[in-house]
Amino acid sequence: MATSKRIHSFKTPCELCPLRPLPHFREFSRDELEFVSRFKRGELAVDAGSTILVEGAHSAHLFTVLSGWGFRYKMLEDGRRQILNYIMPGDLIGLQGTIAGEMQHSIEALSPVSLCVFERDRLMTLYNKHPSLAFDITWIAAREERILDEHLLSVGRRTALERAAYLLAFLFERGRKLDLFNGRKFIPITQQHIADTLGLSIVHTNKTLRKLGERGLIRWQERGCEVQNGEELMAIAGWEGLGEGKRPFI
Amino acid sequence: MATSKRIHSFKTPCELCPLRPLPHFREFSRDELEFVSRFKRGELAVDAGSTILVEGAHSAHLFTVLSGWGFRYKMLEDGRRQILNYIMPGDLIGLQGTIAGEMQHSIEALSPVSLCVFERDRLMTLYNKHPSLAFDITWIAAREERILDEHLLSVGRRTALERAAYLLAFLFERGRKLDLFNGRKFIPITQQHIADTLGLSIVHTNKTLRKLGERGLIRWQERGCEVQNGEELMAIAGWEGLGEGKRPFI
DNA sequence: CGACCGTTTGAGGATACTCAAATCGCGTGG
DNA sequence: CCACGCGATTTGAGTATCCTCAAACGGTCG
Repeated sequence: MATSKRIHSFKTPCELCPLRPLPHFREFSRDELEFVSRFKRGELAVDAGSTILVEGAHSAHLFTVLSGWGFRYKMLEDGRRQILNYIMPGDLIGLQGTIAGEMQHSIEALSPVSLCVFERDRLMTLYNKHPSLAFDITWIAAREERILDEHLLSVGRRTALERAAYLLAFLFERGRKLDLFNGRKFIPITQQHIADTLGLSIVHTNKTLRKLGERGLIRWQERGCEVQNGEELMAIAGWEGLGEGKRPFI
Repeated sequence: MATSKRIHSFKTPCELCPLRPLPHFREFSRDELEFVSRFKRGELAVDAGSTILVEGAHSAHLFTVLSGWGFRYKMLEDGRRQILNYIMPGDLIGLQGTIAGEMQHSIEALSPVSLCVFERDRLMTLYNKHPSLAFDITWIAAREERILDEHLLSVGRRTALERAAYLLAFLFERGRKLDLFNGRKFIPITQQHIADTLGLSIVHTNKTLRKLGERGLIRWQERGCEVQNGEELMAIAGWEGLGEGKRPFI
């Protein structure tokens, strides 16, 4: 497999973090920023397709996504895979390992991904010294929960067409808020990923995406999807959007 | 509707909390217990079938379930309902309202439910003064996330029979750890609830449960299910269980 | 007794699945 | 340069799962 991991001790200083200036994120006090900067241990860069964390692993680290796309998933013994959610810049990963002892899901990169690395051991000092950051972590966990609620609603109760529309609208909105689209509104994802997210077969997923394409809402390309009408996708799904104000990240 | 809510200012003192002695929960220091006791504002008792929280509501309170069964759900505009998870003693509810401003799901009681009431405003002092409790809240949120991961895997990738087996094993295990079964291992739930949890129609759910009954794994009764072989249910679903050690609650 | 809720059953049909094969683009090795 | 393999997408055919519609049954409650 052509995957590789590279740990840089080189640190993008948190004061120069490319994410913080985005209007999507809340501003941090100098005090908070300074703590996070010391909390950060290094950076990790992985190639597209490589596994960032494996179910069952005991990782000593927490990560915040700096750039790139990826996804969380679980598998059944016979290989059936369910994608749980997608990771994008600002997302905290590895928290599960803190409460369960080991990871309960795996994480894989869809594109080249870079991550900030934190020492799990020092999480308690964050809770002791910086209640506002502690609250942020709870906030982040609760946000993930909320997204999972929506996915569950989708997989459980929406039709195939609605599900596909919902998922693409969801990914599109998240990408848009993070300013991930430079002109081309391209989501780096495979139809197999869509299928494994929506609980559908790849064949049926293909036929469903084709319908969205015929309506001019998306255009499928090799290894990805270009969204052409996010609002109509939301309308089909009956989805209101994430509707957040600013959100924190560590 | 024959629903009612009663707020008692009467407080079961947290020092005499009937849940804390259970081996399922972690022990609390005197200090923590004292704070929680002051944090608690009263108790709320609701009848079976009544709505505890409604999607869109701005509640000023957080709750911990003291006794009884209930469920969280979301609905689509046309009435399709997805049950997201079940609430049982020790569960914290209403946290979503803290981060999103308003509730993103509704909560309904399956049996008579009693709840400890907390003031949301004072949550920040918890974070400021009691880092260990703050961490517990994160822990609780991460646990909920983990359960949702499992449900999503189930609804997305398991067959109808596997889904039903998983759900009943899940509810059975949770109830067992909370010592909720006095001899009769009875889960107070309707086939419609099962259907809305598993993403199936009521008809198909009925036929699926019937198969589990024929195998002697469960016995269905009016408004509930008696589990007769939890281990075999887990085996059918390929589910390992929640496998937690002790868990905290507020 | 009658209304109502939850459960059960049957029939027919829609949705989504599996199997199979063809196409396409891309990178690799000859 | 070309053949080849590989992964992703596409299409068709036949089938299984699951759905809707409809109706009946049983228990509870007023």
